[in-house]
Amino acid sequence: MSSDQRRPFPFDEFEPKWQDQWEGAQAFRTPNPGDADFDASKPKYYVLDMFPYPSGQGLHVGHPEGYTATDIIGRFKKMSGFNVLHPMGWDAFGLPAEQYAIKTGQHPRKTTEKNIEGFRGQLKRLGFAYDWSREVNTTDPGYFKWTQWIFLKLYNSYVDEVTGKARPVSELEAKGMSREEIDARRLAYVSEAPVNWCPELGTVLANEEVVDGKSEVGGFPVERRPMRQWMLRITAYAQRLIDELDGLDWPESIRLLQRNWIGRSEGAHVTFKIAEFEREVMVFTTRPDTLFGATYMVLAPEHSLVSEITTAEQRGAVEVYQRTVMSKSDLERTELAKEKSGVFTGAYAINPVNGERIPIWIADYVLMGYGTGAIMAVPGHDERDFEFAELFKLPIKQVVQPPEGVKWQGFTDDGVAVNSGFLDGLTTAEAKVKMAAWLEEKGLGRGTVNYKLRDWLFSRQRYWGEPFPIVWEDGSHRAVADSELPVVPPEMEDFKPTGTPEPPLSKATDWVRYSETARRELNTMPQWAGSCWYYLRYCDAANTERFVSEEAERYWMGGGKPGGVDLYVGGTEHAVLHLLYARFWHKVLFDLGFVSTPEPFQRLVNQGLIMGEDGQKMSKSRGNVVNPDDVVAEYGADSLRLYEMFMGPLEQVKPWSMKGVEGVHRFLARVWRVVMEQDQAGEWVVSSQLQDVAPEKKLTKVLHETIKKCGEDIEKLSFNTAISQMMILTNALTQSEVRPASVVGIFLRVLSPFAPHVAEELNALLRGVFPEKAAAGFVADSVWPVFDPAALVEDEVEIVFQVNGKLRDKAVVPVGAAKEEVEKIALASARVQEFMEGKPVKKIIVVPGKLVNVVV
RNA sequence: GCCGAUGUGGCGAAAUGGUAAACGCAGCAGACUUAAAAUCUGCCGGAGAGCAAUCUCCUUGCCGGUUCGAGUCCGGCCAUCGGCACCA
Repeated sequence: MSSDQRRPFPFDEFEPKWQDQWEGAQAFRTPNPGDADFDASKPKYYVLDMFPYPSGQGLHVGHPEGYTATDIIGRFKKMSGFNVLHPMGWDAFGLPAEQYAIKTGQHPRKTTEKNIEGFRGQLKRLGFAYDWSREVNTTDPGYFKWTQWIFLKLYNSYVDEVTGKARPVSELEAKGMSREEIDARRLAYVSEAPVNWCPELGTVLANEEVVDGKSEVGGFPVERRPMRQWMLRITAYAQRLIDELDGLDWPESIRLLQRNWIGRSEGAHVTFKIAEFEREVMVFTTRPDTLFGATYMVLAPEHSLVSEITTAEQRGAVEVYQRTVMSKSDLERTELAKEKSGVFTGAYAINPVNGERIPIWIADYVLMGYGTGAIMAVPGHDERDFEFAELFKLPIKQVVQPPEGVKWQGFTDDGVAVNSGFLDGLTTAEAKVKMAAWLEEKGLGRGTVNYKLRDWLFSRQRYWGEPFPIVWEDGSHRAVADSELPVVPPEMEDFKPTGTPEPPLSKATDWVRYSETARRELNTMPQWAGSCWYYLRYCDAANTERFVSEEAERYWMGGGKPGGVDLYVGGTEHAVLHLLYARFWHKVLFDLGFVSTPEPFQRLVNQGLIMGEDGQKMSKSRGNVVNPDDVVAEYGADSLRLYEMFMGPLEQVKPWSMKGVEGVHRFLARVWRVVMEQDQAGEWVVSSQLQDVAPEKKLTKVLHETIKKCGEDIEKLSFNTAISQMMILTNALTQSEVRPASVVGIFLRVLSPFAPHVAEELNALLRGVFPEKAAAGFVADSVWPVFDPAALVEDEVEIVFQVNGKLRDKAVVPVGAAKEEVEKIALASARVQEFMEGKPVKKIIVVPGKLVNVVV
């Protein structure tokens, strides 16, 4: 069946053949600085794919979309004289791997190895020009040794307030700071705060992993509960993570996503005294100008002051409310809670601007994790406060005058201050400044900046992850020595979650016992840890002495731009997860002098999702999933690659079409038949139409247009239009009686980044008959052709004649004809005369080589 | 609610402010064939006029503006998709 005569060209024979030859010749091995065959005179180009999580399902058609795009770029850059780094690896730790292992009753190492083998085989079958000698696997002890090492860099660093840069904590020790003070400043620290606990998954999750109150993986409910967890102080980098986006070539949408996630807002801290108590409470507000309108205060139910200030009469109600809130999941507390709720504490605060006593309430619409967990409520000019005040009949006061005809109740935009003492008459912007100054002067508050971004919850109660290189003794933690890395997880028969917050590693009692008095940390790192730095490891994947050698890092990640990787292609789903985490780690390593750029990824491109043939998202339940293996078996790897690039713009969401695959497959068959024909016996032989002749001018022009357009379009990642142009050239060749071998030879080089197998095969066959006209070795090693601008110039051009902007006539004139000359021809045109209707000419616009527009 | 992206033939799409629909899919017709498939060639947005070649008008989600000229630039609206969402 596979050698069926009907197959329009024998891709199933030559595709695996060339894959073997590339591998045998190590055609895509990239030498590193210091290697004997390294050519330092060439510029570098680092093109990176988001490495896959090797699931049991195998590749889906979304993977080859981005991978083909980077492969085309990488092959093109190689042919254009660059040292190209284009590696691949496996993001293999994490929840899904462990769940799959539990489900199939195998050890995750076994299933992971099997899945990786499957993925690697599938990728090789697509002919990607990866340097497989640099393959990385996040679950390999040789790899995660360095993940743990970087964690210890975080653990042993703090952010200097003056410079905003990470420094070793040894500097704090030198200053004589206490152990507690130092622990409170580490970039990796232990916290007891309430965290996202997912009972179903048996682990805690980061904020970024919780969507609508449910776990991103599996969609299980998530609750808040206080637990002792490792946190990474990403908030210390909030401002730099916003500011340093500016130097990057990233899609504006992704930069906005990150900015919004970090959520900077400017405002002020204001201190309120609590009546009858020697206590104060600080609130954060973005509207200090409305302080005169604060008629009550709300604390988060978890706020530490609540129990202290609640009066005896209110205590019962307050405690009931606190318990209800505690038991609610995030989903219930946000998504489902349309109605405001809350309880009066019985206590009062003093508004510092006017001395008014305002009641203190607790309500779950105030979140403990943002600002200070306490707000001044200005119901006149805040929607939420307004709704709450209406419900509980609290006073609502106007302090901002809206524009004419707009109701002031609930008006939240900028206006003019009223009923606000010394602020009256000022615009909102002016009033904010004046109030902040007033507060500062009186020692009651000051202007401040707040971020929505929270610190990164970094520990998981799972088996299949990097163990922390930390031990505990006498209630305090310390790092293990670098020489003890990697800390390898223990061999365990039973690695299932315990169903409680107790991590599964607790069951490995021998492993846990570090010494007579010390115990190992039982948590593991989240999946994101390994992907935070894998792009660095590729630069020097086999190094056992260092996470990456200085020389290799400088060469591949350097280059004078803020970001080191020249092009990074992947899905948009990592916008606030991996892409934020990796930037954070990279900045820490940069501050500490371990990497040479402040940002990891210079140019980022998100490929669009591929939908099913029905226009719906591909899913097993819908039955619209396309398996790339089936496509490769029926049409070949080149057809799959080419189709995915021809579907439409890379970044766009687009539906699959099997008919479309057949279309590009037919195109490749046409290319094949440009070079080959069948003899009497039905064997493929080089076509007799191929001849060693000089091409006609017209064909030469199409060829050079193709070289030019394909080169430019590859740089722009506009692969669909590049392929269109190759189709135009192929159609021209098909229609020529005589096909110049030189044209075909050059065309195969242009085609090769897109459809490398058929290009290699045809080049080898061409070489057999016209050795001078074909690339000598692999086409993949040949040089990208240079187009001749002279070949693009025509003797004559068609000029369009318009009357009042409407097309009326055309004429062919010599290139470079004088303006006056062309004008004369246009006016002489009978059709132009007809549409001028004898009216006088007001103006004539001549665009050289394009058109004449007569305005009457 | 806020933010972002996208709206062009039957479909995927293409068009530095200058001939809208390149290229492909589907469809139609012809050639080859006993026949079919494959292949090759031609046609292929809508309305109208003409026997015909051909010609006229309309057409890039909707309304308006700038311009000699707008799918493209500006303003307003509508729809679809994606993200965020009690963040004070």
